[in-house]
Amino acid sequence: MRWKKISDAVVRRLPLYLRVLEDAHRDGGKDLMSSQELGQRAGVSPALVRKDLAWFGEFGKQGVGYEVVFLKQELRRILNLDRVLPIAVVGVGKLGHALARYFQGRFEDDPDFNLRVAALFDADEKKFGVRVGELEVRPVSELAERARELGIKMAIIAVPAESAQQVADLCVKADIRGLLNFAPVKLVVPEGVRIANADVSLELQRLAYYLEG
Amino acid sequence: MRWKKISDAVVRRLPLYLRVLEDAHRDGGKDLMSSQELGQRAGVSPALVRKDLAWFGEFGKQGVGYEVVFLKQELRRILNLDRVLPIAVVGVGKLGHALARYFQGRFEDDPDFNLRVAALFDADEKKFGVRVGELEVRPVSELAERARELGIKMAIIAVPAESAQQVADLCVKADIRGLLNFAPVKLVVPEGVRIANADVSLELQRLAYYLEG
DNA sequence: TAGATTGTTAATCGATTAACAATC
DNA sequence: TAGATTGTTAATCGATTAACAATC
Repeated sequence: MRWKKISDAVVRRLPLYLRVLEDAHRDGGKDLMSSQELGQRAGVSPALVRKDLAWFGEFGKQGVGYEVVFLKQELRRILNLDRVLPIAVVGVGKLGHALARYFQGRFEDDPDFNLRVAALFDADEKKFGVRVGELEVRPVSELAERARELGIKMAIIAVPAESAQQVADLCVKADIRGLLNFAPVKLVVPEGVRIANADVSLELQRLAYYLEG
Repeated sequence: MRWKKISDAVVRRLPLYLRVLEDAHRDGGKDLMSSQELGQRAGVSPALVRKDLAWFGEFGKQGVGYEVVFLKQELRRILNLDRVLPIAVVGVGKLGHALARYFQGRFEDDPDFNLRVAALFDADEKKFGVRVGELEVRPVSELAERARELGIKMAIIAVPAESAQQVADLCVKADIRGLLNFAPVKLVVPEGVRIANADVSLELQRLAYYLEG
């Protein structure tokens, strides 16, 4: 499925579709959904929904639409979310702590939510051993070892700007393949490692543009 | 300047350029920067840097480049960041708390950083009066009144998914024009109100696609 | 002046939309 | 069967890149 290069524009809409289907499933009722409705709820045109899905297979039935449960499972499979995905949080300050707790809560609400914070790391020894739910903060020096043990392939970087690149380097060494970066810096990583930036200041600064006044 | 519709693709690069210039200025040395270097540091092609900036005026000198301090000020002006921009945080759970503290710290580090968290709101009366730095959590029912008093035009929504739309509606009533939404829901707002989504789960789910394994 | 780099136009590339035959 | 909606191709739209004259 992955031999043909699928554009990132497409990939970033898949989780959106997945959420719509999950919501529809949870709220019960609908077994079927048309590209029309799926698009409406995801904020995307029906044609684009069909085109996006068609990259991965033929999931619909003409004249009928898409089976909610089936398409949901397919999307989970495509997104590698059909099994538990352990994640590391590096940097357990206020933000890292909040994120760890958020995902713990999210899992309690919905056991099918397969993103799981599985390890916490910090550089500050005063934090070592601090508990967040079931987890204990470990020294960041143990990252590679523990990531290997736990099969961790993604990490959330919630450290200060000054140490973010260092942490990214450690993650790369630990064979982590996806980084969600909250620090306000452009990380440099080798090919094959994906970065998503969650830079709150940048987003607010962008919004500020539209205030005009 | 704003009569010609400038694409969002352009606008979201401006804060990136601004950051590069601020970093360069802080680290001293360079008074001038070429589109080449600016692009390099921002992760954008030099041609695109020039084209983006050209939408707003002629800021460079042929054969020389852009004056760092001058372009920085111009970008701040364009982004409405040349004056303090008060922001509300709605929902002071772990995440809201962390974000409020983050921006307080950011301001202490750099007094020129003009995004300022100026008010905190929550629906839970157990939180009323709780202090975060200089600020006290207020009932969300006071949002409109206080937003008006303080001139707040942007808000960070850090409430549970179930109440996010309600909060967004309140913000709209309070004449807030920009929303940074951390809740995993698609908010519906009238024309003229901008939304930026900071949906951590969605970003991680997108990253998961690239794990292939 | 000679060299460098901007601002801008034309060319290219990629993503979205429109349209419709296939078919459930 | 008739009506509806998919999967897919062609048309459109928009964003990025290439190229270069203008000029510091």
